[in-house]
Amino acid sequence: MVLSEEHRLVDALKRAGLKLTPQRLAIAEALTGDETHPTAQELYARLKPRFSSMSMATIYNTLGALTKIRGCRELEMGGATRFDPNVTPHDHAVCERCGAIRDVELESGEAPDSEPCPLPGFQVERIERVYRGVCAQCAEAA
Amino acid sequence: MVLSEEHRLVDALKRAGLKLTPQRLAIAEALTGDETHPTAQELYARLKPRFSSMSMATIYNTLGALTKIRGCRELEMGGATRFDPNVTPHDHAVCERCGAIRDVELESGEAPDSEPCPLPGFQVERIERVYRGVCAQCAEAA
DNA sequence: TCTTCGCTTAGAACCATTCTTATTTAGGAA
DNA sequence: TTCCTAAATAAGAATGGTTCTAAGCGAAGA
Ligand SMILES: [Mn+2]
Ligand SMILES: [Mn+2]
Ligand SMILES: [Zn+2]
Ligand SMILES: [Zn+2]
Repeated sequence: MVLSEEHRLVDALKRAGLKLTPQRLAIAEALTGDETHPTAQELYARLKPRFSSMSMATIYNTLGALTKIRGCRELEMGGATRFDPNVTPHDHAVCERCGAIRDVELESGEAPDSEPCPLPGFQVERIERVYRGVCAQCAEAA
Repeated sequence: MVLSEEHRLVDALKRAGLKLTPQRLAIAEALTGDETHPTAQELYARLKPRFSSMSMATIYNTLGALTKIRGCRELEMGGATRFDPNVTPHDHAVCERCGAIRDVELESGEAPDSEPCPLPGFQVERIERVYRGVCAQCAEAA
């Protein structure tokens, strides 16, 4: 399970017929298991030491490719796109104080596409929920 | 009710001690009752004919002021900030095809801040729900 | 090994938003 | 009504995130 998780993104790239370049492998590795929902810039900063010539375009291209093949998903939060390696249906809790974004698992038994008809004729494909508030650490600090 | 709605934003500006400039009144008027969740650019384009010298800065300043005094709310969608004159708690349905954003009223009886504890220690202040799917018009066209 | 098309890079371009500064003006005071 | 001044506007520069472009590079199949 841990091993298969480590290779999930690599396998996805391979299955899609995309080349396994060192940059892509490093980006996939950096994103795998990362629960902080990093931005492109953050991943770039993390990888720059190892790939001093890496370009932002490569970061965006790879993340875009991974998104297209469902290896990750994109979140629009705080004026920037954030990348999430967790592609199972789940929600997010955002701290208004420190900006941290944490995963929130669905209530067990809650179908990912339950929720009653929002608008007549609107076909719901999925629901994104964002809990806004104060995280445990920030609440304690105050 | 219609009249009071027409003046809601103007009253809010007045109560906050902000000056009632022609630009602000026009922006408030343009936003009032607008259910399309327009961007700053869209409002600018709509007002440019009447105020040929209006600056984007004025649009952003006014919308920022209105947001601060709870005259409207901001939504982050599709890579741009959208402005919503409806400040009552409600959700949104976004069409993946045409990008239209429609209001979705809360289920009657659904407290705006119900929903069980998402994370231990996280204090939920509000929940934002986005229904993603295909709107009635786009579904029919296909 | 060779070849080729996909990939990476650097930097320009683009777009939304914010900032800066000079000028104008709303609205209270006289 | 006129005057005064803090607040607001306009123009454009600056910023920050993201995408595009063009030239060289290299992964991987033959
Ligand atoms: Mn997540
Ligand atoms: Mn709305
Ligand atoms: Zn926090
Ligand atoms: Zn549609």
